[in-house]
Amino acid sequence: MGYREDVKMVKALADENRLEILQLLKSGEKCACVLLDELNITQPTLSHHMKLLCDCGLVNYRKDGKWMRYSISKEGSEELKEMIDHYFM
Amino acid sequence: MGYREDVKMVKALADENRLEILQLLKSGEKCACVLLDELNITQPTLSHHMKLLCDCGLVNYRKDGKWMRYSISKEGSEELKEMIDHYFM
DNA sequence: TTAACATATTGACATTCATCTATATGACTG
DNA sequence: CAGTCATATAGATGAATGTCAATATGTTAA
Repeated sequence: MGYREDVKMVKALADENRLEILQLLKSGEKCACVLLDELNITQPTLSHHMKLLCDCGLVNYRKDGKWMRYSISKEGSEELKEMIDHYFM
Repeated sequence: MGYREDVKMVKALADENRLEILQLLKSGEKCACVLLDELNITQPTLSHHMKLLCDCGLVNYRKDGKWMRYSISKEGSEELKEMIDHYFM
């Protein structure tokens, strides 16, 4: 079977900075600049991480003027939980 | 905080072959040689994957004569689910 | 329209990782 | 004990990945 989509989502979690980003988003939608302030990475690196988190469906993005606002995707996190349940019933 | 342990467990999931191994272990304890038959990888590669899965606590191992028998760890999978719940409450 | 700000993209680089071949270790069997 | 089988380890290699500096794109404000 194809595990590619599952791997894509799990790989998006497999990085310390991305876990910290998710932790920061737990308290609600945040602008990229706020995330950047909290993390010890450069702006391009943050942009790269956000792309991975959004592409797999775990994070939603919303363009608001010149700001990008990110939030945890309800659908994405449900999908992740169902996937985990599938492997560890 | 330290995301290292969380990352270790998630990284163990972040590979197609390891997901397939977990899928195979869903039906119960299996010998390494059985897993090897099902996967298109060499024996050393399987050994490498099993080490990662065991080291993070997701899989239990049991030496039985010259065979190694692997099974999904109840404690490990509970820990994983709690971790996911923590990030996606 | 020009300047300043926020984010994305490009390209380079070092590290990590999955994989293999070759070999070692350990256990059963004749 | 010698041979065979199952698994682990070592070392090498190519691909993927996280990171940064430099630059491009797009948006607001003066």
